[in-house]
Amino acid sequence: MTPSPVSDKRQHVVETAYVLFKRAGFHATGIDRIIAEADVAKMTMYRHFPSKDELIVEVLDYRAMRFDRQLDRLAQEGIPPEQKIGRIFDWHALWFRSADFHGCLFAHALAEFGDPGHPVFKAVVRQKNGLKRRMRSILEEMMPRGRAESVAATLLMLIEGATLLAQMGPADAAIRDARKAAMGIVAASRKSQ
Amino acid sequence: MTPSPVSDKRQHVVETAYVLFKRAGFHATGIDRIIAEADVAKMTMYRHFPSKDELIVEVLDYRAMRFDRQLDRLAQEGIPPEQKIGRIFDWHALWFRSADFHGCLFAHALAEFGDPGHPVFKAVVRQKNGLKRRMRSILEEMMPRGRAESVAATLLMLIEGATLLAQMGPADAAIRDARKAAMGIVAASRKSQ
DNA sequence: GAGTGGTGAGACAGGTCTGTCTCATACATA
DNA sequence: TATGTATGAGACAGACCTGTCTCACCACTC
Repeated sequence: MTPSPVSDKRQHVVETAYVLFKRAGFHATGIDRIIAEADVAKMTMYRHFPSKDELIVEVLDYRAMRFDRQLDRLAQEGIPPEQKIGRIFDWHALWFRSADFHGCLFAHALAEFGDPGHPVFKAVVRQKNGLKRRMRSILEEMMPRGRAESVAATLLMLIEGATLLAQMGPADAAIRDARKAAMGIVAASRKSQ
Repeated sequence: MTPSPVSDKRQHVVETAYVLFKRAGFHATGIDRIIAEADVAKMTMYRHFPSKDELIVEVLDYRAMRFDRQLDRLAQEGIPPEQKIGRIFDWHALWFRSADFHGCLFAHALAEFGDPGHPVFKAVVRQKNGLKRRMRSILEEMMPRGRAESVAATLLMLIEGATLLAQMGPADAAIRDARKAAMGIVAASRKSQ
């Protein structure tokens, strides 16, 4: 019986690394800590990931993919666009309340890898642009493309700002204010179209 | 002749560390790099700062103080509150366009020091709360206190989000959208009062 | 000339980091 | 039994980290 090709251990390392990176940051989390927590040999890790940086990119892409799938399902639901946007804010409210919420891993990655040429930086840009693009698609159901682009960027800012504030203080107030502002902007943009 | 008490060297270390932390992050910037760039002896640095963490706090507090002074001057100007808020966004637009803009140092510090009990975390919370409080004061000139608190939080989110987006992509579009949204929210809150 | 006090230069300790390497083990298949 | 593959365990190299310590230097004073 094959213990499932290879991907078992590989995926386990990715998920363990995710938890550790989220809690302590990227530079502060050593390879030794990751393999100890994942309970794999160091060589097992390095056989799957040529370097720590590539592991970080893998972790980010993995999380981005999970969120993307949620957004894909949302896009196909038969509800009005306002409600779809509201749903995204609801998800964030839930996330902020979760047991070990430590802010946005992508924002943290940007803080530690500020070089635009670095693969980690590029992975962050991919994720944020992806979220913005999906929000824009939703908004295009109710306003022209140019307007939708601008509103999507504003909503993304509110989300990012709320995530940062939620990490520092009362998360409930943060997401409530952000949601209210977002809904106001969306409503105003629909009317003025 | 005393070469000016001691504080000359001390301040020089703080400013050098600021530039390096901003570019490469906190964990990735070593003490050796700081003293080499500042051209001081290692003992000179450790005589002024008992540890790297305390140097980081000092750097953050120094930047917070500079921004606070700007806000103090703004508060005393005889212009309408909307214009004061607009001025804060103008400052950010300038900042985003500056030569070595690398995002918000405080947000980056939060990413690397996520423990709420850590002195660096506390320094970040101080700065962000300070900015929010000052914006609330401005807004209280034109709306009730409770409303002002909520609007100030929303403006802070827009600013933080715009700063993050500006680090990733076109900074001009980011601050323009944020400013437009902020002014809309302020205007709506004044009317509905 | 002898002493004093502040400073720089850099060795050093003890730890941690990433990444490589060897060897043993377990298991499936031929 | 023989072989191939994925893994585990851990030593190891070489670099880097923070923080301490010694020593040389230099200006000034007595």
